[in-house]
Amino acid sequence: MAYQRTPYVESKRAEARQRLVQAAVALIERGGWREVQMSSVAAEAGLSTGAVYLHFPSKTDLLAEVYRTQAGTELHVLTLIAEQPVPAADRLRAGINAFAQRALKNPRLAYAIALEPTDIEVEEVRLHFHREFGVQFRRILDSGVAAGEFTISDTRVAAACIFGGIVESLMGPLGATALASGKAAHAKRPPDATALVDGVLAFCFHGLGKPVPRPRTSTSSRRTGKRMGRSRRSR
Amino acid sequence: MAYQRTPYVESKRAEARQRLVQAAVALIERGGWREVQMSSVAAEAGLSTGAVYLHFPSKTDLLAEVYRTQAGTELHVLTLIAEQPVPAADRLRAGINAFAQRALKNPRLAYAIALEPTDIEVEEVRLHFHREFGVQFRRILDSGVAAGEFTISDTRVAAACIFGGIVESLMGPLGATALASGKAAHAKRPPDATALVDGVLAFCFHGLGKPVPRPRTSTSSRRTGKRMGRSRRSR
Amino acid sequence: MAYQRTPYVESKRAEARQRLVQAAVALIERGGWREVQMSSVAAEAGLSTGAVYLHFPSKTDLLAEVYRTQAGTELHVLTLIAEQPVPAADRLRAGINAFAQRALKNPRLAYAIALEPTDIEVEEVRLHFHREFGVQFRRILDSGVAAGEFTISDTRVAAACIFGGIVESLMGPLGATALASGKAAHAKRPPDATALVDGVLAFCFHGLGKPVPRPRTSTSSRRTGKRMGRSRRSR
Amino acid sequence: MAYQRTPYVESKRAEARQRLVQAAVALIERGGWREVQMSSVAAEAGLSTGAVYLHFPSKTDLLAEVYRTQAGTELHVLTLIAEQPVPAADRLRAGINAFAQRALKNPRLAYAIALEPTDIEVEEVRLHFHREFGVQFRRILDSGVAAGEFTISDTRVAAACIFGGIVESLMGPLGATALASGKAAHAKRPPDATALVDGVLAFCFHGLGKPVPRPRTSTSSRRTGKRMGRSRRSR
DNA sequence: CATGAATGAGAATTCATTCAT
DNA sequence: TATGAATGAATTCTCATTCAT
Repeated sequence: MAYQRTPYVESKRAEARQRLVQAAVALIERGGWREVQMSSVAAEAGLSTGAVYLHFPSKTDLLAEVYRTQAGTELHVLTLIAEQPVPAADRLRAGINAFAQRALKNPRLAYAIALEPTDIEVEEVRLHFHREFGVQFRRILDSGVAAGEFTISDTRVAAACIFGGIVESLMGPLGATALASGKAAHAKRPPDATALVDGVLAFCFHGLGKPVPRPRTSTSSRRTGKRMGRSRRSR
Repeated sequence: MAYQRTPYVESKRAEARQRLVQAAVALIERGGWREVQMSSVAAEAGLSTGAVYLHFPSKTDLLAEVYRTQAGTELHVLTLIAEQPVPAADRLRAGINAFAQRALKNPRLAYAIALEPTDIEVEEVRLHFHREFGVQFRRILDSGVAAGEFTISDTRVAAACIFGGIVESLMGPLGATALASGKAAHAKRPPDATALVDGVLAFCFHGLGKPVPRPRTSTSSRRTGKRMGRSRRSR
Repeated sequence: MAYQRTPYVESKRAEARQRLVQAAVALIERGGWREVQMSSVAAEAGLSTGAVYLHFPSKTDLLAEVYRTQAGTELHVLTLIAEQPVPAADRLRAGINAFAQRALKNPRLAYAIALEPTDIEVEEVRLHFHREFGVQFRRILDSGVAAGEFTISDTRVAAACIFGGIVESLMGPLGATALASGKAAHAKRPPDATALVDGVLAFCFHGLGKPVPRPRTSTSSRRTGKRMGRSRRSR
Repeated sequence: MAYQRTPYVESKRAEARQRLVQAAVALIERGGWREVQMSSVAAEAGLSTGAVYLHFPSKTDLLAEVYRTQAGTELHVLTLIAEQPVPAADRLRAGINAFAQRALKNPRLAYAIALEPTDIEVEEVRLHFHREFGVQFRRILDSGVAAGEFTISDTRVAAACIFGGIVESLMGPLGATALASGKAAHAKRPPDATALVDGVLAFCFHGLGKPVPRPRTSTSSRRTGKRMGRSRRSR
C-alpha cells in the first residue's frame, strides 16, 4: 500500500496537470490566449486558483506546457508522416493535410498556436516548434530530392515557405479563422476548405518542379489552362 | 504672421501625433507591442501621458494608427510595384524584395506588424492589410497568368502562400527575427539574407510553372506589351 | 475714445462671461452637471479653454455663477410674486406655477439646479438659494396668516414642505424629469402636468386650512376655525 | 468541521461584502458620495483595493448596493408601517417619524441617499426607491381615504408632496443637514427637531382634510376594522 | 488678452501571485 | 495538499489647470 501511494499520487498529480492544460486549451479555443487567466483556468479545470501553482510555478510555465502539448502533437504527427516509407510527394500531401484538418477543426486554437504570441518565454517555445516543423518538412523535401522526386535546391527555405503558406492560407485572412471569426462575413464566397488545401498543394508541388499529382492516381492528363475570373477589387 | 498661425498650429499638432506614432514604433522595435504602454509612448515622445489622449482617443486608436502607418507604407510600395508595366515575374521579385529589405532592416517591427496581434480592433486592421497584401500579390499573379507568364490556376491561394512564405522564412525562426531577437542565439548558422530571398523567389517561381529568371535580364521572350491599369491610390 | 475703451472692454468681458455661463447652462440641459467640463464650456461658448480662466478663477466659481444665474432668476420671479398686492392664495398659486412652468420647459435643468449637487462650494450656493426660496414662500404664508387667509402656525416648515412638494412632484420620479428622461416609459399613464400642479396646489391649500380656491376670485368666506394640533411625538 | 467549511466561507465572503458596504456608508457620512473612492472604501474596510472587486464588479455596483441597503431599510420600515392595522393617520405619523429619526441620526447619509445622485445607474436605483416610497405613502393615503379619514382626491401627488416635504424640511437647508454640515453654521437658530416633525405632520394632516389627531388616543371614532392586505415583502 | 497644447495628479480596473486556514 | 480570499503593482484614461507663444 505504501508504494502505491506515490504512484497513485503521481497519477493524480499528472491528471490534474493534464486537466489544467486542457482547461487552458479550452479557453484558447473560446477566445484566444486572452482568455487564459489563472483563475479561469482553475475554474475550468475544477480546481482552486491556488492549486494551479501546485502544478505550474508560473503562468508562463503553464502556457509553455500548453504550447508544447498542442504543437507537440502536431509535430509528432508530422514526424510520423515524414518517416513513412512512401514517396515524398505523398508525405508532403499528408503533412499539409494534417495541418489543414487541425486548422479546420479548431481554427481559433490553430491560429493562437501558430501566430498569436503571448509571453516572451512562450515565444521561445513557439520558435522552437516552428523550427522543428521546418526540420520535418525539410526531411520530406530532402528525401524527395534524394529520390529524384523534387528538383529544388534550398530545401531549408522551401520548408519555411510551405509552412508559411499553410499558415497564411489556412489560418490567415484567407483561411479558416477568417471564416469562423464572423468578421469576414462580407467575403463574397466563403473559400472552400478542400479547394484551399488543394491550392496549397498545387502551389507547393509546382514549386518543387513537378506537376500536381492526383492523390493515389498516376498522372493528371487533363490539365486545363483554365484561368480565374478577373474581378476588380472594390475596396 | 497671423495667417500663418493656423498652419503652424496644424503642423505642430500633426508633428506631435507623428512623434507619438514614431515613439510607439520605436518601442515596438525594442520589445514588440508589449512595450507599447501609454506612459512609455508619452515618455518616448517627450510628452506627458495625458498628451497622448489629445491625439488619440484610446490606446487602440494609437495602435491601429501605428499599424496603418507601418503596414500602409509596405502596402503602398507593393501597390506601386504591382502597377509597374514590367513582366509579372519582375514585379513579384521586386515585391518579395521589398518585404525582405524591410524585414532585414527592422526584424522586430516587421515581425510585430506581420504576426503579433494585440487589440481585437487592431487585429481587424491587421486582417485588412493582410487581405490587401494578398490582393496586390494576386494582381501580379493574375496579370502574369493573363500574359502567359504563369500557369497557376488558383492565384488566390498562391498569393497567400507567397505572403506566408515570405513571412515565415524572413521573419520566422528561419529568418532575420530569430537572429536579431537575441533569444534565439542558438540558431546554428546565421542564414544569408540574399540566399533566403533567392530561395523564396525560386520556390515561388517554380510554383508558378516556370524556371527562375535571371534578374534584370530580358530572358522573358514572351513579354507582352500589356499594362496593368494605372490607378492612383487614394489614401 | 480712451474712456470708451474700458467700458467697451468691460462689456466685452461681461458678454464673454455671460456667454460662458449660458454655455454651461446649455450643457446642463443636455446632460446634467456631468457634461460641464471646462473645455466643453469653452467650446460651446466659442472660446478657448484658457480663456475661461480669464473670466472665472476656477470651475467652482463658474458653477456657482451658473447656479446663481439660474436659481437667481427663479428667486427673483418668486420674490416679485411674493410682493404682489394680491391675496396670499393667489401669490402661492402663482409661485408654484412659476416653478412648474420652468420645470416643464426644461426638466433636466430644473432637476440639476434643484437637486443635483456638484462641488461642495456650489452646494453652499444651492443651500443659500433653497433657504431664500423658503424665505419668499414664507413671506407669502406669513402675509396670508396675517390677513387671516391661512391658519397655519409654523410657516417656516410649511414653506419647506411646499418647496419640497413642488420639487418632488414636479422634478422627481413623479414629475417632468421622469417623463422626459425616457426612463419612466413604463408608467401607465403619463401624469398630466396641469393635474400635477393642481394636485400640489390642492395639497398645499388644504394644508393651509382652506379648500382650493378658484383662481382670481375674491375671498373665501368659508374659512374654518380649524386648529393645528400640537401633538407629542411618539418616537 | 468539513461541512462547516462552506458556510464559514460563505459568511466570510458575506461579511467582507457587508464590511465594504459599511465602509462606503461611513465615507458617505463623512463627505457624501464624493468620498467614495474604491481605494478609500478598501482602506476603510481594512482591505486592499483589488479586494473590492472580489465582491463588486464595479464601482457602480457597489454604489447601487449601498443605495439599496440604505434606502431599502427605510423602505422596509415604511412598508411595515403602511401595513399596520391602525388608522391611516397614525401610520402617516409613524412613517414621517421614521424618516425624521433617520435623518436626525445621520443627516449627511440621509441627504446623500435622498438627493445626491452619482452614477447614472445609481440614479436609476434612486428613482426606483423614490417611486417605492411614494407607493407606500400612497398606500397609507388610499386606505385613509377609503376609511373616510382623509378627503384628498389625488393621493399620488399628495404622496410626492409628503415625501418632498419631509426631505426638504428635514434634510434641506431648514433641516438637520444644514445643522450638521458645519458649512451652514450661519443658520440663525438651530431648528428644533421635534418642532420640525410636528410641523410637517401638521401640514400634512391639514392637507388631508382633517385636524391633527392626538397620538395614542381613541379619538378616531370612525375607525373601521378594515385592514390593509398583509403582504410579506420578498426581498 | 487669447490660444490650445501640454501637464500631471488622480481614479478605476485587472490579474498573476501569495498565504492563512 | 487544497482552498479561495486577499494582495498590490501595473495600466488605461480623465480633466481641471497652466503656460509658452
